[in-house]
Amino acid sequence: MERINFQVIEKKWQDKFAKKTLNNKSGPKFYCLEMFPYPSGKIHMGHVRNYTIGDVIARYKFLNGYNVLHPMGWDAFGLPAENASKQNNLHPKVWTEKNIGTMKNQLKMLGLSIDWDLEVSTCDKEYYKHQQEIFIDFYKAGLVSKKETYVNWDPVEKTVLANEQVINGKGWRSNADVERKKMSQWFFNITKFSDELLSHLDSLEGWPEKVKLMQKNWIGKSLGCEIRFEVKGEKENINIFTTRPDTIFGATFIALSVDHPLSKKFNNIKSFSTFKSECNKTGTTEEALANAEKVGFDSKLFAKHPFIKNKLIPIYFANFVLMDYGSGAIFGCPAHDQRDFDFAKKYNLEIIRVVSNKKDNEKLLEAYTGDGILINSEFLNNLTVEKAKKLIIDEIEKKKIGKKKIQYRLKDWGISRQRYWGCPIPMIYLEDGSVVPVDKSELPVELPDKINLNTNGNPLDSHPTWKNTLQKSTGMKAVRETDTLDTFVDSSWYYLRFCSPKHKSSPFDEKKINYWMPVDQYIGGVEHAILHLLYSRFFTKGLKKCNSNLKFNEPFKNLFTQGMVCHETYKDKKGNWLYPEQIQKVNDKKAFKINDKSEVIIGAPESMSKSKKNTVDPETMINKYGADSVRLFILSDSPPEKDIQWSDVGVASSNKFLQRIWDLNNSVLKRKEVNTDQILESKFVNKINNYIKRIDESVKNFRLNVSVALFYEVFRFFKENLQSKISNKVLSENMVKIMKLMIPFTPHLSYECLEMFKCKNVDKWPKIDLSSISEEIKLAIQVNGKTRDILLMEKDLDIKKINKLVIERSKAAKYLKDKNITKTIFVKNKIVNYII
RNA sequence: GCCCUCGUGGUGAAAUUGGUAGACACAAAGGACUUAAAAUCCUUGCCCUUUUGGGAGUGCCAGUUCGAGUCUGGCCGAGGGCACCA
Repeated sequence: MERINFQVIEKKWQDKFAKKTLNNKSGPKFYCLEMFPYPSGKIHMGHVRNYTIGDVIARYKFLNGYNVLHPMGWDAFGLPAENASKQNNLHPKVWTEKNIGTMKNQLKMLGLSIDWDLEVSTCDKEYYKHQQEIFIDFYKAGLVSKKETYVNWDPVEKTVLANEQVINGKGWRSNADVERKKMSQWFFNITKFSDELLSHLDSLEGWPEKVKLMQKNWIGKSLGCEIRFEVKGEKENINIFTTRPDTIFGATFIALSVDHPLSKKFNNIKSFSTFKSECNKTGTTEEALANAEKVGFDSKLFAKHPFIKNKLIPIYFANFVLMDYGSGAIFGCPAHDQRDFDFAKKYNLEIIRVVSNKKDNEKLLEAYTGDGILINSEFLNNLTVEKAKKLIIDEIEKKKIGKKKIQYRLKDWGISRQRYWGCPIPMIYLEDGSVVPVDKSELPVELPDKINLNTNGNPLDSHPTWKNTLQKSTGMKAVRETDTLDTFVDSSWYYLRFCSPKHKSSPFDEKKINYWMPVDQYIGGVEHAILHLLYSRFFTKGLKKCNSNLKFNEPFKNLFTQGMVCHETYKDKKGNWLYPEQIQKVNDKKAFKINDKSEVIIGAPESMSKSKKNTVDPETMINKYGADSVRLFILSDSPPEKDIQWSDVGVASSNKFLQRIWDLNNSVLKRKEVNTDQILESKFVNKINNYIKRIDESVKNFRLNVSVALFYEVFRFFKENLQSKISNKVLSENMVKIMKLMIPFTPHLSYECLEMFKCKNVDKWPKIDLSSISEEIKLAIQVNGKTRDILLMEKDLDIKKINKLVIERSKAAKYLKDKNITKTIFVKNKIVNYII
């Protein structure tokens, strides 16, 4: 048989795909979007999986008559470009554009149905110009503010670090101890939409429950109340937020953040400022916080208990109280909060039980946080926790010392970055001290081409002239904001730009986005479950606030999160990681190093990463096996939402399968006509249609690994019938149907085969046509619930006929002989169960 | 610590509403073809039995049911999210 020449075939069809879109003007719209990539250099297997899954959906919808939008672009701003630039002495722009060129070619090699006319790159000034417009609109709508906040500060590099760049409390590059530093930063006031971001999750029926739950936890709504405590001998009060107002009678101390307004009185006291700086030295990472001991500073001040006359409770400053949650103050109830308990033990504070756990006489060894009946709590006694909460809030409101309150964990989104390769924040600081947006007619605020990146801190700030400007309307001297926007801003609205990527006058054409939006299917990694998806949802809500003509509330109607691509790991005897191409496998457990034949230790499969050297280059694989084989393999074996293990043997076997399909197509074309048997033909057609139905359902439900398994089955079945008494016409017609089913998976081969069959209406999903002849079914025969035989029979037989068949033909008969059948359970076309 | 998800052969995994467990594939062993190899194809897969056949079996223990991978309760294990969050 002729070998399939995939290089030639794939090139031929890719040229055709380049000139074709998935537009079906008359059909309903379908916006299929995959998360766009960061142009880091080359595509990796994760991209291959993401974009192949997306391509299957886009092509499937197109074949089913939808008007499909399937764009692609580049998340092109970001720090790696600056780092690469310092290393290679290449301008970030040049480096980025080079990578885009490479990766675009690689994506084309995969045979994706991308409409490249819609391509968008976030570092393009035509893109970030509109982003600056949105920023100004948001600013005018009160969704932007500048405020002081704590950041991860690297004292050596003199820059802010993202949380991911802080490893064990140290800067990832400088290895210096990261400090918490207060800095003035620009923020998007995402918390203004806390409630909507939470409640609208319920409308996202097409999102994985897992992702919705993660967002819900992240937003972190908690119900409670605020209570005002008077401080003895001071004018200032302390406001405290609590979710456990029922435990107020167990309150034995108050703890404040070192940044609480009351701390001003202590700033001149040396021991306090030492304490405060110690607190700030603690990093903001989880590890640092978990390891940090709970320590306090006794203020020697006392607060008046709001419900117990003449009772005074001590006030401490404590390192575990955060200024940016609630009001930076808590009341401690040691008996019912573990952290308070630890603190009280350390400083010998009073512990009063107020919720009974039926072991009230035993010594308290840890805080009791469960439910129970209130004790030692005056008018709350004998109430449940829930009822006590209600009553105490009523009392607090009656006494006017506080009120019911909803608190969110969600914080505003800090968007300032002290970096060059990002979108400049379009704000200017005027001579007279005011801070105003750049006039819209002056946009874009462009990045300067010439830049020295080897500066301490922000390169734009060190630029000799860039930041000096004038306000257009007044001619007043001004200084530009030199921070750039977090790159998550770039990706928060790109899906809108794709609807009208060349629109000049505004970020998007209203008509276009109201037609295409929301995205019908969004596909990407679960690692974006919170940040990117939450930010995008915020942007949609923000834009809607600025422009009431927008007709959608949420950007992504259906979300699919695909799993990662994993690969075995290899190490030599010294423990150094090895690339797959450096080793030779003997069998599953044994391998050796190619250059010196030394032993190699095979490790567990882990997600592909450069540091573990367990990566496989997609382009190499495409060149070796062809894009269709790579696509087919990445969809086989594992369900798309789960991790998949890459294996070269696996892709090779996909390749062999495609070769068999190719051979089979050729065999059908060259087949000599035979005498036909009508019944056999009908059965054949029926079975093929049954497969079409199952494949259609599996694609619809994202069970693409099952689709692939069904392809194996249907081709095996087809091959078995190649010599049967079935006409060439019927065989050809059905082969065409199967090849159409495969278009979304292996577009090159499918279109090539369809062309060989001179198929018209290529881009039409086959109709399911279950012919009238009844199919044979398998019926399970059970006795007392145990399957004793399986009988092949006509469909839809009644129980009487089946009883007869069982006695005559089945192996179950011997179990029923001379037995009294007390009950018969019969499920049509499935099972019959005799109870004896 | 809190919340969520998942446990099926040597491996990745299938299994509409509870109704044939292990489809499909990888790996392995044996065999066919071949002078040989590659490629291709076939068979096998836990326990007992020479075979026919029978038994056990979806992490463990119980329960509901004619019937449980699927439903309920408890336990064990793995993965993920959140966390000085008041």
